[in-house]
Order: sequence, then structure tokens, then C-alpha cells
Amino acid sequence: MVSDNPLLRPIKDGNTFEQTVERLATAVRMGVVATGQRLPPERELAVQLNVSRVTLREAIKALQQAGYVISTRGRTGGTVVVYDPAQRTHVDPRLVARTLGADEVLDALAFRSVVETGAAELAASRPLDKAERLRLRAALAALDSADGPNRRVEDSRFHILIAELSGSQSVAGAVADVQSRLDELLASIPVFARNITHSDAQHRRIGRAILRADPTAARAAMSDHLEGTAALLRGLLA
Amino acid sequence: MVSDNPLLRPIKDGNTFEQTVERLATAVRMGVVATGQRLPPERELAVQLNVSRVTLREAIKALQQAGYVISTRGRTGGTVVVYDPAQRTHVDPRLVARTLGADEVLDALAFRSVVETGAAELAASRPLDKAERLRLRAALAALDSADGPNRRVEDSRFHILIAELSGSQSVAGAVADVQSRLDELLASIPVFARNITHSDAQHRRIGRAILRADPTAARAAMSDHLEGTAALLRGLLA
DNA sequence: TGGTTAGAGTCCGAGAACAGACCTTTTCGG
DNA sequence: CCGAAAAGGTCTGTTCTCGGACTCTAACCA
Repeated sequence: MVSDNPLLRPIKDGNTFEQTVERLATAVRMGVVATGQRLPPERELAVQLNVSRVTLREAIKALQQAGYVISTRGRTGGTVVVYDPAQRTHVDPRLVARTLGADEVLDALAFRSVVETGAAELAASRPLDKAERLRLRAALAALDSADGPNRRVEDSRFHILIAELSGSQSVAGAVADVQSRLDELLASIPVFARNITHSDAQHRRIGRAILRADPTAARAAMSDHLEGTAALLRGLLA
Repeated sequence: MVSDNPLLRPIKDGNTFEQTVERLATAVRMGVVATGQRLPPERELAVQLNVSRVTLREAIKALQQAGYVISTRGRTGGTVVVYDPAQRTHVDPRLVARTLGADEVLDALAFRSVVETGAAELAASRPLDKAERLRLRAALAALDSADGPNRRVEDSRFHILIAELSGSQSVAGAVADVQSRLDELLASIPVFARNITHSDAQHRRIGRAILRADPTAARAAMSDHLEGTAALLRGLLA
């Protein structure tokens, strides 16, 4: 264990440009901005990300070259997502696992189980308004009907939605963060029909617990769900 | 609720210099580097924080002027902490609460309950070696015998220690982060003897649960403990 | 048809942050 | 007593990032 003082950890990682690219690319890959949707205008987005417009534009240019977005000028112009989940290239999960490093993966899994079970519990302890309940039901339905390549996207969206429903920005941020840390790995795992059925059942269980405002059940359901993929990933590291 | 997309949140906050000062000042105030201890050599620390040595030195200079540290040259030189918790100036907690903003405080409390209960549970599910068990016992003892101004310091140390014992750097980082976010507020609350007795009992309960490797009890104990101060803080906001 | 508007695209000067080489002070060891 | 080592202190040139003013393009509307 390295175990350095947790307060003497890095203050920032990499340069602003790269982080911006990574953030936007993640948002696209996880379907947080769906294909066909427009990003906010550059000026707004720059403010939201707390990044200069110049830096943001460079990042967007990189996304264009990666074929993730297309920008057009003029009044109805903007930057629109053209990403196709089916095109995503899949690498051998063991290779990905080795690239990330066992420590990092285990750390991400631990952190994930902490923040996501917490998010589920919080979401179930909060009164949800009509719109929120509707979003949750819609996300479950989307998961049910998503085929192969789109499943990963809908799965991320579901988890991030729950994090949003927790009502805490910090929690939501942490979940989004850990999702993106594990995204490549999760995307690389081949999914079998049986896994999907099982996973969907768990998703529904989580959703129902939240809708009926049962925090304990929500946590338990989320915990079971996460444990499944965690075990799978740990297996890859061995 | 603002509730923007959690992936379109800021990429960095403030400038590197200020963040560095804040981080180091926090480490000192929370006793993570105790009075009398030396910071790592500038060159090393700069690497750990991923900050240039120039920036780090400016931050250290700021700490010197704040009377937190003293730097000396020569072979056995270095930067040593001279902070005295008793000197800390206390402001009216309601003022602090208003400065931070109700939303931020509530968010921090929610995040805290998520990550700290998770940390306690993880710490209790992991086999601890002799040294770790010893550190935990020492922290409990230190809390018991800490008088007024030193209590806040030992309390932070205890919580951060548990986070470290979780075995996950991300979890430890999150706890350290949220502790520092709430530190000013917690330090501003006047403590009564009865509170202290109660709080110490809870600390012991948490520690015992971890030592006997009982994750459920550890989570429950931590949850109770946090709920106490959370209720107190929420009261200040009303 | 021509002005307004909402967006992307361009440019420039200023300041922040960095990497790395070098200097000074103090102590330790031979 | 002197040289090496370990620390902080200083300097320089470069790169990153920023804010803000300006331009270009396309659509909408009077």
C-alpha cells in the first residue's frame, strides 16, 4: 500500500485541455448528451466548466477529429453529438484491466460501492416530484429495450440519474466521476443474455425501492447489483 | 435546485496557488501534520501535490505569514509546523453558516454521510494489521484526553484515520475533502461537556466495531455519530 | 430584402504555472 | 578542517490559459 497522507495528494491532474477533452468525451460516451443533442453554446459551456473559451474550443476540435461531434455556424448552429455507440471499438478486457492497473481498478470499485449505494439510499429518502419519478421510469424502460451496443450507454445513464436524484451535487459528481473511471472497463466486458436479464431485474429492483421510498432496500439492491460486476471485474485481474 | 448535468460541472476551481495554500492550511488545522512535525522537502512535496516548486514555495510563504509554519535552511532545515489550535479564532457559527451558504452546507453533510459511513463499513470489512489497529487505538485515546482546543484536531484525525483504514485512496481523499469543507463550521460550534462525553462514546463505538470487524455495526455507529452533528448544523441554518 | 440575432471562428496581449539550472546555508562524516 | 549532502532560496525562459474584442455565417423576422 502506498497510503500517503490523503491531504498531500495531487491538487490537479494533467493540463486543462486534456481534462476538458476527457470530460466531454466521457459525457458523450456515457450518453449524458445523447446522439443528436446539441452541447450548450460555447460561451455558456465554458462558464459551466470554468474553462476559457479558447481551451474549450480546442477540446471541441479534438472531439470533432475523433468523430464525436460536428460543429456548425450560424443562428441555429452549434455543436451536435454524432457519436454511435455501435462504433465503439472493444478491446480485450484483460488488456484494459492491465493498462489501468489493478490498484486503480480495485480502488475505483471500492469507491463506487460507497458512493453509489449511498446515492441510492439518499434518492430513496428524498421526496421525488412527478418529473423525477417520470425520469426514473423512463430510464428503466430505456434499459429494457436497449439492444447490445446501447446497453452500456443506458446503464451509465441510469446510474447517473440515481445519483442526480440523491439531491446532492457532490454525490452526483462523485458517481459521474467513478462511472467514467470504470467506463472503459465496463464497456470492454462481453455481455451475455443471461447477464442482461439478471442485471435488468436488479435495475428494476433498485428503481422500485426508490420509487416506494425505501432507503434500506434501495441500498441493498444497489449493493447487490454492484457486487455482481465488481466480482466479474475482480476476476479479470486475477 | 440548480441540478445541472453532473458531467458539465467545473473542471477546476480557483488558481493553483490558492488551492495549494488551502490544502496545506487544512492539513495543518486538521492536525494531519501535527505541530512540531516537518513537511516533506519542497521538491518532494511539489511532486506529491503535482504543483511546480515555485507555486509551492509561494504557498508556503503564505503559511509562514499566517504563522502556521517556519522554514529554515541548511542540511537539517525544512518547514516545520508551529500551529497552535488554541490560537484559532472562532467566529459565530451562524455567520460561518451564512457565508458558506445553506445549499453548500447541506450538500457537504449529505456527501459526508455517504462517504464516511462507507469508509467505516469498508474499514471494518478489511483485515487490519497490528500497526493499523494500534493507530486506531491511539487515536481513540488521544480523543479521550484532548482538551478544548485540541479536540477539533483529534476529531478530524480520527475521521481521516478511519478513511485511511478503508484501504481506498479515493475514499480517503473524499473524506479528507469533505472534512476540510466542513472544518470551519465544525470548529465554530461551541462544545459542551455533555456533547463531548456523548461524542466520545460514539467514537469508541465506531472504533470497537471496526476492531471487531463488524461492518454493519461500524456503519450504524458512524451514521448515528454523523447524524448528531448534522442535526446541530441544520439547526443553525434555520 | 435587409436588419437582428445566435451561434461558431479568430486574434492578441497579459498573467499563471512550469521545468530546470544554479546559489546559499547548514550539518554531518571522514 | 574540509568536502559532500540536504535542505531552502533565486533566476530565466517557455508554455499554458485566460479575458475580451472582433469577425464570419446562417436563419429568422419585419
